[in-house]
Amino acid sequence: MRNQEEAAIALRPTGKAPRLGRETSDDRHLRIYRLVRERISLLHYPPNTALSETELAGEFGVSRTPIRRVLQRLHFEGLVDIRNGIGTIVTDIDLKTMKEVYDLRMRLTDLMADLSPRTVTEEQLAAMEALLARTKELYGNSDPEGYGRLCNDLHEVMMSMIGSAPLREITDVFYYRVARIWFTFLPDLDWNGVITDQETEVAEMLAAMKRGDLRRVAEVRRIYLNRILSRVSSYLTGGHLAEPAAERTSPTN
Amino acid sequence: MRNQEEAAIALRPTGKAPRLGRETSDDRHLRIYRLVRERISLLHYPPNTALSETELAGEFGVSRTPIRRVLQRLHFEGLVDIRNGIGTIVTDIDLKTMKEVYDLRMRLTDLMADLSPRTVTEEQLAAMEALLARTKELYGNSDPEGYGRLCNDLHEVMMSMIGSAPLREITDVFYYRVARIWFTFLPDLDWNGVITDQETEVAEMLAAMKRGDLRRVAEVRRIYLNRILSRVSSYLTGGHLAEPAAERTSPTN
DNA sequence: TTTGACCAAGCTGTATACAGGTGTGGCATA
DNA sequence: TATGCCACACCTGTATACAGCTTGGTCAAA
Repeated sequence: MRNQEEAAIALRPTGKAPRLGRETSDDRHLRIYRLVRERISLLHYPPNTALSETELAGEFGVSRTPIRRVLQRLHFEGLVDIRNGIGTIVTDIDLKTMKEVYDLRMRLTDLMADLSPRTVTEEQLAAMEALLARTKELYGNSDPEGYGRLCNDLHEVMMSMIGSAPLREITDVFYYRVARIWFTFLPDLDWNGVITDQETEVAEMLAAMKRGDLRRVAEVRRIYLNRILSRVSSYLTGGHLAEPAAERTSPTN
Repeated sequence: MRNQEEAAIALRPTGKAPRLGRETSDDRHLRIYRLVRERISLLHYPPNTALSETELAGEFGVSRTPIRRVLQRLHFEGLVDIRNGIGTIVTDIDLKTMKEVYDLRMRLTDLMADLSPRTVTEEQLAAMEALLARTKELYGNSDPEGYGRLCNDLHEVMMSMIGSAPLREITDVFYYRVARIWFTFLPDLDWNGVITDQETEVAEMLAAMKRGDLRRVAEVRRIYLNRILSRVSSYLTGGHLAEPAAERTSPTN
């Protein structure tokens, strides 16, 4: 739950550094962790999928030990549920939990502009422009994965504008905990409508960023989160089957 | 990072449940995790202390494997820093980070009353009365550990009033990340003054709880957090040595 | 005396064998 | 055919041997 590896790498003792090009244990952990998390978020591993430690170990050419470290971290962050004798199962989120997380995410978004805000950089503007272009390319054929990657990358840009490290941490955790659930509903919704919304949101955020108006950026983001929550809620309560049941046996407290 | 074990235990398949009285793997993990976390928070393991996996394994009568799971969780939550070849070191927090965490905690406190608030129960009132009584007993001799336990228990009561599970999660994590740093300063401050503050805060919270005014409870808590931050800041910038340096090599993102 | 290399002890990281839990499918039986 | 039992395959949990890293002390050489 931290976001400071870059710094840690930067100030690594220069004297007897790990052999150049050598991948640290932590680097490898981070690489595998991010990859598995991305697969979960992009629904390559949809909810209720059983992951096998042995299988992942084979794929990455390591033993079960480092894989277990990754899976336990994903468990702490609420993305998988580890059950003895059964397997490591990608969690599903019920509507109540999703509502709670989105409500909190909206509040956290408001804090973005308050807690040690950052000035918008040229890189961020360029990244946002690129995202806007990618959004426009999504009109037409349904492409849930492309949309998912877009959302993940937008999330990265948002994170880069958060000055407070602790706020950045939880913003990241809660994004990945529920974003994939939203993606689950994509096939049932009007594709071009979703993309239209997305383009509007990105465009308005970009405009606000150009003015350096972080408060407006946060506001747009909050409205966008709220719309997603409304869509999912009305879809589920609108006569469709019951929401996916989800309970997790879990660590913590 | 979840708070749902109780529920998980409650709905355990009744048919072939684990033998009565048998401690589950997760139960044991939770027990050791909480104990080590408490030791860190109460400064039994002060910042920069090196913990040994082997030693802890011996103490709890298990192998290194379950201990590593606990330590890695504490690492994800920012309480220890694991360094290859050196040991697992209790983190220290620099002033900037402490400020960031306290700022965020104050904001999160405000959300307590907004996000699915709970009604105050008799048990919570009774627990709070007990805390008030314990506070009054602290006048006189300096007793940092007693004060620490009091704060931890107060934190538990606050958590029990938070309806939103995700908000409860992060409230817990951030409390333990920085509370112990505050405790570090206790010996340098006016003891009875600290206790007086504490008694006032608890008494005002209790009064607000009796009125069912959660918003006021949150407000009092926020003021209390702010006072702590001010005290620490002024102490550090008021001519005392440099703040404890802290950098963490870390997992995440 | 100072400095340098080197060795030993202790730590975490990894791989792996084994133990224990869980569900499934086949087989014997009513 | 229907049913209940049981062996088996596969999973995670644990213990442990070993590898790699870091530090501190020791000893020889300048």
